[in-house]
Amino acid sequence: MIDFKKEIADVLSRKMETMNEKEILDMIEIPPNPQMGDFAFPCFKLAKAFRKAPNAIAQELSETIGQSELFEKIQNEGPYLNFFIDKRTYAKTVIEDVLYQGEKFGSSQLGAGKKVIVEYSSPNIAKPFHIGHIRTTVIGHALKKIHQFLGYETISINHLGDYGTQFGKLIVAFNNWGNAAEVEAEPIPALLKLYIKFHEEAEKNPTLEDEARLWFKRLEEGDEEALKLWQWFRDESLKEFNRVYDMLGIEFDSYAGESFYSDKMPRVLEIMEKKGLLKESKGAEIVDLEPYGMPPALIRKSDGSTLYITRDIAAAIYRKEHYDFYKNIYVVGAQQNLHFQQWIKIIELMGNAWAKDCIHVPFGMVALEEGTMSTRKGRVVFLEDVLRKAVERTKEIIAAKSPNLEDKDEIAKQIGIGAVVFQELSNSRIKDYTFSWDKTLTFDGETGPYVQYTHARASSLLRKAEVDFKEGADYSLLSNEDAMHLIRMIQQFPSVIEDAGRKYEPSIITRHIVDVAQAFNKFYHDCPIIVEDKELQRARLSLVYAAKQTIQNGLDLLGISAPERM
RNA sequence: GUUUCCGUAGCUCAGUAGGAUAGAGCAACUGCCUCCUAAGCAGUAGGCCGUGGGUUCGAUUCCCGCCGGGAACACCA
Repeated sequence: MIDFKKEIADVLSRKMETMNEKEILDMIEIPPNPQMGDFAFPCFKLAKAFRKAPNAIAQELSETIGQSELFEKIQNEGPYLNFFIDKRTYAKTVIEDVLYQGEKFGSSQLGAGKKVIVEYSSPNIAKPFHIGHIRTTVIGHALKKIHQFLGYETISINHLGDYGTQFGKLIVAFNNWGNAAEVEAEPIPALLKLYIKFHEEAEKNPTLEDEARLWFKRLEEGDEEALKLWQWFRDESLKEFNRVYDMLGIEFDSYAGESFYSDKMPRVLEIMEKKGLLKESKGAEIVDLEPYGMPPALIRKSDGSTLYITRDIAAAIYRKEHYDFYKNIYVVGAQQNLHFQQWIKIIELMGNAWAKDCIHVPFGMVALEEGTMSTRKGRVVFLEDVLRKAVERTKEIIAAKSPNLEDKDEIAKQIGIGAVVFQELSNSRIKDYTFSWDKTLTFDGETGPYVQYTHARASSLLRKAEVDFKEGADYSLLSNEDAMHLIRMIQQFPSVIEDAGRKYEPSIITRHIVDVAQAFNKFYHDCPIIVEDKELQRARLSLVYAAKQTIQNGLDLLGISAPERM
């Protein structure tokens, strides 16, 4: 595809020898209104160097740049130099690019030869998979797909919370009040009940906490009874998690959780020791981070056992040695900002220059209308319930609107689950939000079903096509504003993907495919596609195809299906 | 208390590596299915971009203060 920005930068750089093409390229922007042009070059920054008013510079440039086939016109408006791309060229370039690339449209080789680790989801064993887990799960999955699309090799890791004092608690609870049959029958609810019970009892009897710590220490030392229970809890929990992952269409390359690193800790402690990082404090060992404006990091408890942070350090070192990553990305809630700052700093202090390649991608909290979610208090909304209800709701709508649809159940699944995922990926990661059934089950406006519906509409048109639109369309027939607006949206898709990757922000893609869908629906509404005039039909269908493919590629990156009918 | 994030239309949110008139969706009101899927399209209404300074030719965007809200801050993860 012709890179319009680059062409413009090329033209401009020949006129201004003091600036290199890269600088110019970065200055080129898209005007707020298409009537102002397709691309704009603001001249403010040149004022000093040229000792002239920006307006005058823009005017001079507009007069000296010769016409070419690429541009319909180049004109200045105040301090801006506005470029109008020849409409036929614009349409042809964009549509043919999509035709040629298909499912690859928007992809790049930016990350070729580089390996990126994405850690996400990471639920705690023996605890329910609730609505609070959806963010890390779907954001992480999207980031993995985005990086793949940008040419990176990716490794997805589900860093299971399968270790820690919580297992001591569970063992204590199971031994005191547990019942094997109950756990076999309904593992997570039974284990959750035990967990809640433990906390209730521990409030009355604090020695239970010590007992739990002792059991965890035994587990760390390889005690047989502890290990057996732990393995059992883990297996049963994973079965349940996989049910949700199946619904979401998510798989991981590795399930190496916290326990995986349990034997890699001593070496890490040794290095820290050697570097003189460890300090004794109140019987425990810490790293003093005061010089870096952070509270101290507790590395080893007074009873000798390790903590979360030690395991994260060990995990990062292991991953560097094992995968030699270009980037090591963690999709973990913003509550853990300090934790990440601390351990990444410690990695750096241990002498690892790659510490800067460990990237925490934080996101905001999910609350319920009745308050913060709390597993201990049993105040949770299960993710599986949310997904199931969304599918049920979709079935009702299909029954009302498309009673003759084939494969109703499969499509309802695609739409219902897609709606939940889409909503999750529509807002900036960092914002907190309150879960609401109402909002989750609404399918109008800027929602997943809206975008999927648009895709289905486009697909329907392509099925009805009476001409071969894949070749030789007369793109000058697409010069009306509705068509051009849609073409511009499609043109922006590749740079949107890059932006989303650079910012670790899938919502940029979500937002953009809504824009594409809106532009398509307007075009659809105003311009009949299957018309008598076969040349016009061919041209319009080619644009329908490009829009459909763009939406499909966008949805795919978000981990959402694009049904052909609905 | 310290650190950190957030504050844009009634509600939910875009927009900001400084740039032209701040945009959607929902809710409200009004139109459009003898016409390719109305899960749609169009229109009306709705804004001191929390607030006060500063930097700049230019600030919703950057810096500082204040107000309001969230989160984190040693033997949990």
